[in-house]
Amino acid sequence: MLDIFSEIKVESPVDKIIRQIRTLITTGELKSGDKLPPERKLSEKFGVGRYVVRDAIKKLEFYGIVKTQPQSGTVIEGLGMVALEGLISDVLKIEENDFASLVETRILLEIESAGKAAERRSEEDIVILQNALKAYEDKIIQEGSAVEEDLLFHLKIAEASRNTVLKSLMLIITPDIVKSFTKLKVCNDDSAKEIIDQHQQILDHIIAQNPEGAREAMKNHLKDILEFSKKMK
Amino acid sequence: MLDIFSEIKVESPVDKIIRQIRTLITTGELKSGDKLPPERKLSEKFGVGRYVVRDAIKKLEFYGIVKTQPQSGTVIEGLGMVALEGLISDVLKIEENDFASLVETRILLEIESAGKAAERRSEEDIVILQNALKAYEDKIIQEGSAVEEDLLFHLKIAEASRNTVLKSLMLIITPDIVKSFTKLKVCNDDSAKEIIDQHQQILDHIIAQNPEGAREAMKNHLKDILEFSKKMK
DNA sequence: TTTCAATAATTGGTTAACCAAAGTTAATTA
DNA sequence: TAATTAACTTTGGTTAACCAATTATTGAAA
Repeated sequence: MLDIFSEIKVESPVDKIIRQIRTLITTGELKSGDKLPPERKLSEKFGVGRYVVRDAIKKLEFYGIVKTQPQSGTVIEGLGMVALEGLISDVLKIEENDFASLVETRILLEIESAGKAAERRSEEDIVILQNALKAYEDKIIQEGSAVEEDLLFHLKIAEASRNTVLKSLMLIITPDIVKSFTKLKVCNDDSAKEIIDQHQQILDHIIAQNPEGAREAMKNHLKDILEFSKKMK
Repeated sequence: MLDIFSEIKVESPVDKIIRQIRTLITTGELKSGDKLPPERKLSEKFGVGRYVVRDAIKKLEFYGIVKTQPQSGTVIEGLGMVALEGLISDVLKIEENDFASLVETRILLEIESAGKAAERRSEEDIVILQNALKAYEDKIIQEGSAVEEDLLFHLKIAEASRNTVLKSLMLIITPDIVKSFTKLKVCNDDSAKEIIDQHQQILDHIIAQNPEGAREAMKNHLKDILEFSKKMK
């Protein structure tokens, strides 16, 4: 009986503002390099408090669409109007990422990280990675599980890859990975010993500066997770 | 003479708050699942306006560290304390990505996108991609250059890959790519015809559902950019 | 006529007060 | 005694007013 009711659309005021600004840009009234009208004018025009406008602008700035300079104004510096059309609407719901995509992408980034780390690692990186691995072992012995330490080891590999963007992207998806893991209990504890071995192998290849070996070891390490994610379907 | 002066660190109040909250978490006073003190108490404790605290919390929410529920409170739901230690400080300066890393990572994502798109594209995707390619050609004929339309074609490929995370990451780095391109004038116009041909080849492989072909075509397409980025050094 | 300085207006940043919803407590009733 | 409800407190959300820095304007002096 309740089926006759459809979910009401509760579009937040902030999203409304973003949508309106997007419209202004797509219609050509605002183009890259232009200064955005002052916040007061916008709030007046939109019939909403200045705070909400500020919020929307902050969100746009977060994604690099606009840049606001204190006591000066807000300028559009992101994509041109064409790309913006479909972009922001997607950016608004960037969080609804499915688990399969997450794992698939993570594997892609991880393998690349391992390969590049093997090519570019410094002596200092080796020490850092060894410490990270040891921290993981200790935590496992103490508490039996160590999701954060596990991820931390992987992040350190990304760091050793000397690719700042790669590392940034890893950082971005890491929270989602942790969330999925703890929610789905992917890591069953009895495989902890095996994971440590795999980590050690990856590290060995990185130390030996063997990119292909590191990539294969990482691929093997993440294979189980990939299998698991496919079964989730 | 001026060298004796070092740049003053103008740490914004927001960053200060984030740093303090991080400290609270790392020292164990706040752990995952805990409710954050109310904004009023925090602002009082930090000796700063509630607005600034709100701002910091919003930023943390963006990165998925905390989750705020209206009229209820803000809870910590992100990573555990260990990973957080080094995370936020890095996340704060996520934008200082160098061009070489950007290109390297872009190529990685693009090749994967092309391959997956060839595997998973629907009939509808084909139409969308053909339209995107045509829009690019038209813009080239009209104005001689079309950075946005170029990127838009690539984004549509990412969309056809049916990997939401992959697409999200592409969206995240796209603004930086555009910025770098327009700043460095990577695309010299005389190669427009060649680019169209390469795009067409990628599309052909996607239509033919030939992943390896698509990957190779994409790799070839981006090779020039990679060369350029290496010369930048 | 041009240049420069002082002042007025405009800008984003910040604060304090107010609002509605959620949670809590206590009193009243079955 | 237990359950329910009503009032009260606390919560984040929003608005309006205020602040300091910047920019535009205007007028005077060279």
